[in-house]
Amino acid sequence: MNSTLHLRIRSNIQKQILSGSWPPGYRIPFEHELVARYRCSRMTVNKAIASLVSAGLIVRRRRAGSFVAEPRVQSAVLEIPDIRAKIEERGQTYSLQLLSRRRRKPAGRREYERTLAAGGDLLAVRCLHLANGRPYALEERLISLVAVPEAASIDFSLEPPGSWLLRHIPWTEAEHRIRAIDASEEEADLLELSSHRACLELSRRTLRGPEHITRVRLLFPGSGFDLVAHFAPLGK
Amino acid sequence: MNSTLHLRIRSNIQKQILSGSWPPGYRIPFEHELVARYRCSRMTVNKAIASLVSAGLIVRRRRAGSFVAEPRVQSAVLEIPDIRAKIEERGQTYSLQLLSRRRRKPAGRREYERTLAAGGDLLAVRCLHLANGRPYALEERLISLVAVPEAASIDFSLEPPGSWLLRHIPWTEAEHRIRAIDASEEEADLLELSSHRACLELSRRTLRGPEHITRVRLLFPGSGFDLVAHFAPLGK
DNA sequence: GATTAGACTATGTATAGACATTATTGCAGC
DNA sequence: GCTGCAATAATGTCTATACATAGTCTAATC
Repeated sequence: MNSTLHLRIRSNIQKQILSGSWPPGYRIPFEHELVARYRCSRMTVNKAIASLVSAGLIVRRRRAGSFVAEPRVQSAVLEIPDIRAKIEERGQTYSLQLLSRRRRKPAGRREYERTLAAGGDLLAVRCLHLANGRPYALEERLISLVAVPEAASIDFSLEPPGSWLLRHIPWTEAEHRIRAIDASEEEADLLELSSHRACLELSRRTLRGPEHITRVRLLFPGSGFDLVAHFAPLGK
Repeated sequence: MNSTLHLRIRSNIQKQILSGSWPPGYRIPFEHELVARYRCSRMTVNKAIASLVSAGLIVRRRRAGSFVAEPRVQSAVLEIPDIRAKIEERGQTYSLQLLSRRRRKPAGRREYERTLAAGGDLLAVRCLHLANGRPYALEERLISLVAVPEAASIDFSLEPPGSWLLRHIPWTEAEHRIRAIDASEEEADLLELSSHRACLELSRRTLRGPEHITRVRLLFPGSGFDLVAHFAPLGK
């Protein structure tokens, strides 16, 4: 059993829920009942329940009590790997090939480019991530020079723009989209794909508060790449 | 500004971190300093910091102090949609076509089938999810009849096995793998794909404690399907 | 100089009480 | 029966205090 009292209380409650003894909608014992049961103070019980609330297992309603939450929409924590780290952890050597890098105005037709640019210029970077000299992923990135003026003076031929941004620019929000697509002729060529053209496309836009920072599209050959997502109701 | 004191303290600290004023590794003020600053009790400050710890923004070391966490590996919360709900929310009609359903022993060569079966039989279900009568996803599922004996008597031609399991079996852990693959001849045929064969493959295995419950492989035509993942350091 | 023992101190856990907030419940009056 | 008000009860927030625990730092020792 766990070491501290509030963790013990939490895990006892959690067991009831996960075993199905306390189904969704079930009213768990009131704080004062748990206080009596465990002979502890209300704050301790409160702490235990609060952590189950933040884990999404319990919802609380004043005056009414605390209830087992309805099963949530399936969700999972997706690890989006740092490409360089992932390659090196497999014992391969990472290298980067800068394909193009130019400063330009947003394309008028593209709504999202204008939003990202916020009245200023964009930095468009295209590069290829290589593992042991073989193509691993194709990156197309747009950076707002309004949000990140420093980027204008960085030459991204050594450090990939993603890593540089992560190290220098704090961000508050990111949205990812994951699709499967067939690589275009040119993309297949760059990624050295022959017959199998299925690729995993990961697009991400990153915000700092209301401000758009960057937008990236990463193309991974389907055969060589997995995303792993993991879900457990509570940490540990 | 927020209503309650500990939320106000939390959001002030969070601002310092997200704006970059307090970079990773920075030692934030000690609890007793914050107590003096906000003229409140230590428990209140503690609650504020504890919530930043559970959000991963701060790490604490006894005797040394509390520090801004190193930027984590990029991670995001991935919503794994209930297929039926997703289709219906787009205003399309959902239907299900049961392709096969049989009870069998695990295939000896497949390690994971033996693990899943746990000495008993498996229920193998194959079905097609349709939106407005057109193929939307192909599902191949194995259910452990040791873990879920009730499943043996369910005919999955009305309710898809995923929804049924979600409603009846509590689970504790799930692991997902996402890849892009080319559909096989037969799969392309079932999904009515012509030229573009790129598909998103989602595999999931679900556990209840140490017990394996089910394993599923979902194949989505690449063009018609997106997974969206979202990340923000703190809820709201 | 390197190692170890002990003092120090910030965090970790827990208590017992207080008052605030709010949704429910039940009662009184229409 | 319906409406509205007041009593009630459960959670939400906060305080002041206490002791435990475990890294860190210093200083004494080898």
